[in-house]
Amino acid sequence: MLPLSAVENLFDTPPARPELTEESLRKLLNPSQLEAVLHAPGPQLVLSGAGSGKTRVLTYKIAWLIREHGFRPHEILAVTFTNKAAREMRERVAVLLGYDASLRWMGTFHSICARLLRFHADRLGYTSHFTIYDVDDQKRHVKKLIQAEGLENDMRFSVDSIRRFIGQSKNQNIGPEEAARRALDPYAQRMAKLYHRYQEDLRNQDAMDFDDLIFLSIRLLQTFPEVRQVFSSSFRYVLIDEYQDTNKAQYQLIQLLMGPHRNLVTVGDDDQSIYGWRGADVGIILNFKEDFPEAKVTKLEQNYRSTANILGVAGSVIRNNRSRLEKTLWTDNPPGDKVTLMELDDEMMEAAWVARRIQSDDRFRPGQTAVFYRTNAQSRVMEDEFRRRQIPYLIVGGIRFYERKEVKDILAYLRLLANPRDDVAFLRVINVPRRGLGDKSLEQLQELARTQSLPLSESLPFAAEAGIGSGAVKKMLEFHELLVGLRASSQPLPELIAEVITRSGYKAALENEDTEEAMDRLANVEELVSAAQDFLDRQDDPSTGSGTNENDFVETTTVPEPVEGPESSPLELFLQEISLVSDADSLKANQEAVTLMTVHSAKGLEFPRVFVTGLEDGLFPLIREDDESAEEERRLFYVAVTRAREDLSLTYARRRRRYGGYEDAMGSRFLLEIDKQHLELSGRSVGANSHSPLRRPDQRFQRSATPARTFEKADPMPRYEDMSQDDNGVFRAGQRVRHAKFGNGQVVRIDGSGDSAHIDVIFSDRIRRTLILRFAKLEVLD
DNA sequence: CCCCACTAAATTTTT
DNA sequence: TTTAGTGGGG
Repeated sequence: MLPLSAVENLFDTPPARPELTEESLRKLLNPSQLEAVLHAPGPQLVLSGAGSGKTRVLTYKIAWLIREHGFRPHEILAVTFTNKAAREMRERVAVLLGYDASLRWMGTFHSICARLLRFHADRLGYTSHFTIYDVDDQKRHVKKLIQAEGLENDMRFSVDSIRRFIGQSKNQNIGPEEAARRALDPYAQRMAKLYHRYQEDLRNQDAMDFDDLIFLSIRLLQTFPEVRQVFSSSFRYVLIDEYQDTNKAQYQLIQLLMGPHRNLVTVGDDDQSIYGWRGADVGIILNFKEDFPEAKVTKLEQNYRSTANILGVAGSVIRNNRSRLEKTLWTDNPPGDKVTLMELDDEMMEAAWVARRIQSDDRFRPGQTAVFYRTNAQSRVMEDEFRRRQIPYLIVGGIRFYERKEVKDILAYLRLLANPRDDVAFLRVINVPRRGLGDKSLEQLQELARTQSLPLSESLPFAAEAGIGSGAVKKMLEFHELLVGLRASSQPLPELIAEVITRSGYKAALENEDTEEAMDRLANVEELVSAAQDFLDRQDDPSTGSGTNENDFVETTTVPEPVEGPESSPLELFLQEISLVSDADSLKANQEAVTLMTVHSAKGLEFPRVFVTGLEDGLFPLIREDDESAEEERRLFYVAVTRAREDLSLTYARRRRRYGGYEDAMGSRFLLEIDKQHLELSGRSVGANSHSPLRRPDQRFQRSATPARTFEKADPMPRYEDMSQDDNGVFRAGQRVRHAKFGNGQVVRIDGSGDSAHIDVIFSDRIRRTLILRFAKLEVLD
């Protein structure tokens, strides 16, 4: 990123225009890309196949709009799918322009809406300090609601069904009143009532859930035309990336923000629409031309990413989908190696094969490699194997840092400091660590809060007058003192967090546990302190584009002052940021680690070498009875495959452990659809005889009655000669290892091989233990 | 009020 | 296999 001094160029002659003349664009872009970049003004749809240079087009387009058409950065509204994408695009535009254009309105729908709402929250009955509830907070609150309504025993009103009702309503821009009007039966009426109360409670707590960010933004713009006017007239160009994953509410929001100019650029690929389950509607991209008959449609069909074989696999499968926009992806790239298809006995063999291949194929480094799976649960086996072999890896998704219990606990304290009305946060921490405040006294406190219409944290001082037992009152007052004391602290953010950790007693409680796990959690909690420090550093660093903006002073703007105005404290900004980050956002480019993630989080990424694992019918595609989304699963497969640049392996296991026992499986139906000329059928069986993956696709998972014990007998022959040889991995006598529970130790001997292998270890407590290697999850120390 | 032991359920995918 | 939720004893 450029130093701050580059900004001064704005006043003199603009910096030399790096690669930003029409002539240079001609050299850098293919004809379709060029067309997409140059078209302006007016509505436009860019259908961009996988790996066709979409990001390139978008960044050039934005730079071009600023440089050539004179749009101001703050007049451009650009929606990306992740914060990371926004960050990268911002950086790339800065490089093209030669200075850091402050693209303040570039981000995800959610982050843009959060910012928009902070300006005008008061109109909707919120303060600009409102809290954002994540799914977990939401669940906690719904649970309370169920209790308050006495619906604990009515299965029809489960936490999830209520959440679903509320979420679906919001995604269609249906508020509680309209939901009630639409309700035809008592069940729906009750749901609408719950929705109403939920919404009121959240407002009283000055909190919004994820869906509210979009829903309430729409409300705001619809209810207050003058607000809408301000925004829609100041956003003179609107760009939406990943348009295929837009839902109805987001679509409406776009309409409201767009204004009369109709300068709307949507970029997407219907074949990569994989978020139907969360309300995304492929129909929106398919209908674009009806909404905007005058729209310019450009197809980007040349793939620059993958070898021809990889693309052949992708193409032969996606071809089987019915509802698609006409589009043919092609490439000039060499054919490359054929795609490897590998059948393995079970998920552990699968992991071992992947790991081995990563180690043995030295054309690629671990850091150039990704392993994909359909469900997060599959990561564990892979992780265990990688740990055993000391292959560095990085897991994306699953339990994210900010979702860890201990981290969320401390965050709840912080939220409570920032927003005293955050009851969910209050209930989370009032007795964490244990303060001897149980259900009974808390129930009394909640009753008090209800009758006095006070937030829980503000009713603490009145506990004594509410007939609560004196012991409990004392503890409540102590807790109140704690909050007051922390709020009064004038420490910088990182120190404040450290203070929370100690003064709350959280640290002491963990230290008292004195287990390795507690130490891990303490480390996580303390990591939060450095996260806050990083956050502050980033705020001060102008190159990131957030924070204060360099060239604001050359703009006359109708857009109100940014949220980061005087009234948001660092604490609030910090909380806001982390409530909107996704895991993919924090994915650091680790040079040396294999990346493990779900296919969903792989969207938008690419890797030289890719493994797509767990390709079994029923798992990928994942089947549920009521599921009519087979096409979406196929698109998911397509996304997975098209992440690969040079080397692609597809694996599946004949049996896989699920819950307790094994389940038999067979190759994914998608494998049947692959054009065989692109495949290298690896392994003994594939294509040989009984175990072709290419079998009747109508068989589903069958539950196997086979207990795990007979597993070896069922399959005595190692499939791959080298597999069994080093199946015990790096373990040998004398090796130093670490066990999660027993700590460090030294291997004495190994007994047996494969899944039945036992390992004897003497641990630091001088006790010798025999462990089953397969379950011990030993970590190798060197 | 806290802790332990037992049972039941669980797996999509994420801003 | 793991985890969340419940009930009984301390």
